[in-house]
Amino acid sequence: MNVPDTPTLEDVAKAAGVSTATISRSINHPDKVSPDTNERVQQVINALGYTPHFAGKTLASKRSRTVGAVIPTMANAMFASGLQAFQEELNVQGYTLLVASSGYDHDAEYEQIRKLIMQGADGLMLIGHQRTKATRDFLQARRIPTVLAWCNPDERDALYAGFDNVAAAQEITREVLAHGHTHIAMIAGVSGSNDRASQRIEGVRVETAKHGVSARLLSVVEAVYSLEAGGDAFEQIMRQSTQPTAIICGNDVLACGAILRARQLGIEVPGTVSVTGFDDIDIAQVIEPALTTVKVPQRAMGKAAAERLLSLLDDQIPTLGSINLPTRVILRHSLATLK
Amino acid sequence: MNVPDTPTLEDVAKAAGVSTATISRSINHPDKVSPDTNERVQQVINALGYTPHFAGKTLASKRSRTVGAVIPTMANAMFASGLQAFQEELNVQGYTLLVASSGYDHDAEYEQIRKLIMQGADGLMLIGHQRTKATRDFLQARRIPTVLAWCNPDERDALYAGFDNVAAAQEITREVLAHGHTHIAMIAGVSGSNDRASQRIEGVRVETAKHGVSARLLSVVEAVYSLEAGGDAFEQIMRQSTQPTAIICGNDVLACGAILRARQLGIEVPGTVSVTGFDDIDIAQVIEPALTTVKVPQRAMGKAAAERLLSLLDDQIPTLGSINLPTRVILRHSLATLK
DNA sequence: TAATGCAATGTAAGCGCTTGCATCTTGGAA
DNA sequence: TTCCAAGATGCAAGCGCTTACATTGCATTA
Repeated sequence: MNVPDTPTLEDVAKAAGVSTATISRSINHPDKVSPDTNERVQQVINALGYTPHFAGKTLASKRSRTVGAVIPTMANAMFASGLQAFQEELNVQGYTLLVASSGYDHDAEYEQIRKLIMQGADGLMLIGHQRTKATRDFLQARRIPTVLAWCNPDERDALYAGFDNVAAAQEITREVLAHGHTHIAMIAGVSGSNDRASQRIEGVRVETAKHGVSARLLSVVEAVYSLEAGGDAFEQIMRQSTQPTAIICGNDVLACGAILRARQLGIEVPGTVSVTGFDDIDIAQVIEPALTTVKVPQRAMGKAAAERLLSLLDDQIPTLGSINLPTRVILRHSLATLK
Repeated sequence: MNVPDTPTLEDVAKAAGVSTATISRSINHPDKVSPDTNERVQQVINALGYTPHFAGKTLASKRSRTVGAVIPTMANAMFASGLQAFQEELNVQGYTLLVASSGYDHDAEYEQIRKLIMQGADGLMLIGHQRTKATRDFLQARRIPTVLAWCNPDERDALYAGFDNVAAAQEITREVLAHGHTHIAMIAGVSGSNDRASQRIEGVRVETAKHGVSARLLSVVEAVYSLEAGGDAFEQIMRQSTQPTAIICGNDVLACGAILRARQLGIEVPGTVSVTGFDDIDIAQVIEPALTTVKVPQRAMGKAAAERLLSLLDDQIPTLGSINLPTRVILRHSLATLK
């Protein structure tokens, strides 16, 4: 009773000598309230340290000004700066971001999505386009405004801000081929539950095939995104009877794991075998030799995704369409020219 | 009107032929409802795809089963796995995590905290113990259950799950001294708004001073946590008239930045100058030479923080006290013995 | 001067849920 | 058979806020 309870709208109203409606308006639509009232309300709010109660607000307005994002993992830097940019853009517009992670598990993703929606998220940002039917049905039945990132799905109705994983993988493959490599292997992410991983595999496949009989994709080994797993995959590849002169990796962490293991095994990179990465996170410049990799426009993608989602939320019909951001091969030292 | 609107408790009640109270009880206190009713309710819920409305629930129960975390940055892996562990533990207990980042800005932190609280967070996890008076007052006035991590404040009343940054810095310094280095420099995080950074500086100071006149801490250069800034700091240090034989860095990213720059400058690490890091994130094993650094028990800390916060939330009086987790120096190759 | 319009504010009905209390069953115990 | 306790359920009052609609008080216009 006597505890300095958190003040409510009513407390403010009483203290300011007006109705709660006026306070609410003063906060949300100041132009609908006379200047002096506005000022008085401001003072009382400050004096009382009033903060609007989110649940009440959400319940009454049916809008939470909150958006959710479900990313596969927080554990590496892969999504970090994209997410950061996404959040920054949202903040500018007065939206709040809720982040959850799925661990590359589609069922977990569904759970997280439901949680976010039930938390009142007005919209969602999701990574990739592959998900369970239950998830798709849920999203559709509830008509949840959604933007996809890190991908460029071909579904007509999906709104996305991403890049073409297949094309990007083709591009780096082209680069590898141009360096004279014909015996190629790939260390990919686990393609089963990760469309980016499988598209990158496809890109490598397509491009090597295009090159004609001279080039061969010897093997594709899948591994979870860790240094350890990348190293194991590397070892597995190097134990095969026909060894590649270049290994294309679906991710920088995998590539670094491979290079690290090569070092332990006394195999020279890129002397004996070249290695390329994907993503261009910090680790790519740190590794020795520095990684030739594909730069993913993380920040631009995060920003673009936010802009699109917000336009969807505000205008119902998005004024901004889907966008494919350009990727770029960054040449460093882990890819050698084959003599 | 005809739109398949998201179903409410009332819809479920109607369909199941009972009152909303029963549904609510069936969901939250199944033991208070007869088994057959429970089952019928379950079926209806599944059939309708009902999800409880979070705002309504929060408003009515005054508990959101949500906790917030404000971390300085998402941009590097420093907090990632600790946060992940924190979230996992929360999920087990049916809590949801909301994450926000402050960019190492105390005012931004205050804003984010307010947002989280207004979002209905029942409790908070915060990094470090240094914050503005406004923040402290807010937290105290609202009596917000809070657990601190990555630090071990000496305030009597603060609940924390962290480690002793000073002691950890002393330990790595001792290691450096034991390797025969007497001319030492430090590249630290920006200490102004980051208590972990300043405590690590203090640890290095204290330990070198302890060593007597033979050892000297030549300089401490502060830098934001990026490869670039670490490199710049390195250059600045190496330009000074008296050069150190070892540089202790307050963070792995800084250390890697230094090593990278050394490479560009043709300075040998650890031949000419040794470099140590702090945190032991992925990048530390990837860099060549692999980084001698301080392992921070991220996952254990995240889990411990969650346990403590939850006990605080459930029992009012925490059954679990603050805890100091042990850190450990990991010897790799970036620290050489001085002949 | 009376009618009119508009700006400022108040009134009160919910938003979807929880929960204290009241009501109704039902299976013993007396 | 009667009575009571305990279990199962319903009723209805909010939780803190927004907003459609009603009201009030002026300034404006003919």
